[in-house]
Amino acid sequence: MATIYDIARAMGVSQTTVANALKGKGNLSAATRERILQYAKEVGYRPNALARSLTQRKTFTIGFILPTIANPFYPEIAEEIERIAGQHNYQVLLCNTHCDAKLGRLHLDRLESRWVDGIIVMGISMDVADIQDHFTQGLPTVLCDWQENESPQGIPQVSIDFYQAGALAAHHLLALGHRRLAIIVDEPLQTLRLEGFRATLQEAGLILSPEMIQRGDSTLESGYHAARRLFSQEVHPTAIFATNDWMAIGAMRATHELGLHIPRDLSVIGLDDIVVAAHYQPPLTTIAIPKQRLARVATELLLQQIEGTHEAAHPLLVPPSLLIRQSTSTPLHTDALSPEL
Amino acid sequence: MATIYDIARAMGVSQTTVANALKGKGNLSAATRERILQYAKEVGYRPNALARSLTQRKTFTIGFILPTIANPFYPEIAEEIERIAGQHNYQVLLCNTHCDAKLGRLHLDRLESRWVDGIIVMGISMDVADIQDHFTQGLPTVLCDWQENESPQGIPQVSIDFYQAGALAAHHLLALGHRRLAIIVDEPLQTLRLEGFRATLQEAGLILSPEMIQRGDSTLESGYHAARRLFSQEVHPTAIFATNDWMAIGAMRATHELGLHIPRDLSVIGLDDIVVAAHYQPPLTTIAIPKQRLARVATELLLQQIEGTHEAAHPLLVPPSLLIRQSTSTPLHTDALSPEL
DNA sequence: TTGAAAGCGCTAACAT
DNA sequence: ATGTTAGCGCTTTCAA
Repeated sequence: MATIYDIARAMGVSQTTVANALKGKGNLSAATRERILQYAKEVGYRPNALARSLTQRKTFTIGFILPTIANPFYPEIAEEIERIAGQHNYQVLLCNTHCDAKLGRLHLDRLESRWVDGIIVMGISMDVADIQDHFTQGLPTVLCDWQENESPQGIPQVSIDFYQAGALAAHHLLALGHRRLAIIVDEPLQTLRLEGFRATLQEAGLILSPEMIQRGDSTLESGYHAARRLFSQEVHPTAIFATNDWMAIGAMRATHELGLHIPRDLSVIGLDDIVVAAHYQPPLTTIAIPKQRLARVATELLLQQIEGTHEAAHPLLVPPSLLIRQSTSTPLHTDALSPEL
Repeated sequence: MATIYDIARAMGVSQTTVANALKGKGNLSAATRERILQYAKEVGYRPNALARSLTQRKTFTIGFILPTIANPFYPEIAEEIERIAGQHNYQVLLCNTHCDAKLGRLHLDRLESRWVDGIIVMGISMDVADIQDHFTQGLPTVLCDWQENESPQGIPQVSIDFYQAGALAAHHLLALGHRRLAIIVDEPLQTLRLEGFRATLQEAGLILSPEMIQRGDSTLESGYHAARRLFSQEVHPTAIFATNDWMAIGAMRATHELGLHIPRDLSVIGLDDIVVAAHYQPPLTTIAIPKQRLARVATELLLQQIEGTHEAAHPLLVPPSLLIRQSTSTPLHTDALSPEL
């Protein structure tokens, strides 16, 4: 692989001249510039990013730390981060921590050793204290979709507005005419969704009674069982908000098994908009998380930090949006009692 | 950030001594070693990977080039590649080409500039000629899951044995007692799957007649329409092999709409084992692609090349496996005519 | 308009 | 057991 020095020697000029010719700067005759450029192309000269980084103290690399890319929530985000970074000539190192603090530290160490220009940390993929350490020592950092109720001071951050997500779900169901609403929620991780939902009902004069709140653990199965519990009670809901799509699908399955029809007998709304949601029967109405948007904001925030054009650091919130499909509709008998099982 | 030189000066010794102390090699008194290690820890010394790479001509970085990580086929693979690479102290640069040859070239250029130790290229994410160029000039390369019928000479390669996948599907359905089999296939991309299927039927004395072969384009919708076409004919199949899960799900949907029950009236088998497959109703029997395995073999093959312990280069094939769920069973009336619609 | 020289942080061959 | 030196490929003063 030819170096600047090689070219200089072959052309009988100095390194400086070659460097200037290559980057189109500096003062030199058009003739020598042409000659050099020509030769450089011939030998397939390719600048050495390592050497450049060493002097420039800049690598055009960012680290993307996340629990695991195998979790379907992340790939779209990863794609968008890589895309935007690429537009600015940055490349992205993929770091799965599997939520192991030690592995997280190892990755962070490696990234520091490589002089990455910054990092984006998603989910609760690693120990905040470690991130804090590095951030304090000057590593540009963005926390993305960090744990709902935990917000480390000082580190720029962008998340989904989950409170509004809950509110949107409630608004949609209320607008359809539902009055007996239930929620399946993964507490205490997803409290904000519950709060947004509850508050919106309250504004409409409705109380979310404790038996209408069922816990799940974000899995399909937990949604299934939560729905069965709801239907085993005296009073049945006419609509269920599951705080993620997997649980919503589980709830739909339970509903089918009981011989009820969705959305005629029960409306179900989820949250996330995973791929399956659109292809399930019936296609699931859901509160969609704008993953691309989240990724874009996070990446831009990081690049701003890196390039020093960073402004305010108060946590940014990206709004979710309602995606109406076919699992919700007006209730059949708004005031009727629950159908017998 | 402290450097070796800084430490040497502070300790009143030479760089060499510090370097030796840090890497636990060379001859030096236990005393000075301790002293140096102690101090290094105090100031939080972290070796500079760039400088090291520059002298060693080794970056412990590999590039992972793929169409897009947003395609659900890749995340699990990416995770496994990163995991194995990590075990060997390598990090992974994520490069989505979106199947744009120009973008692919740009990525490859950047990777070369960074002196990555090698690359893994998946799918048909970029122009083979470009890969060939770099490979020929010494860049360790592995082609993974490359186009079925295209096999660039010389470049180490690992793929799925799709012929066997088709054979497995046929074996399973034959073993259940099916005799009227149909296939929905994305031709000519997936010819191997068709061939494996057809050949196995032939061994059993069955001919796959042209009307039992329906084209799809890998989407759910195309599977749906292909199934409708099959059912609009005189003779109905008792089992369908769709060469990917999305088409299988589309076929199942069409079957439901016609009032037929799966697997009682029709068996359906897919290929891939995407996440949805397990959660559909009924859970889809499928030929599972061992993504982890594929990723592991590819990564190990690359590391062997990099470390020079590379052996034979004939294309490796990873065998798929049959995953029996609930969309296949013995046919109701093996010899009966098709049920009326 | 062009060149010489120092330095980024590290490794390694060769002294002492 | 420790030190000197040169060099990886590039950028960046400062001179000519």
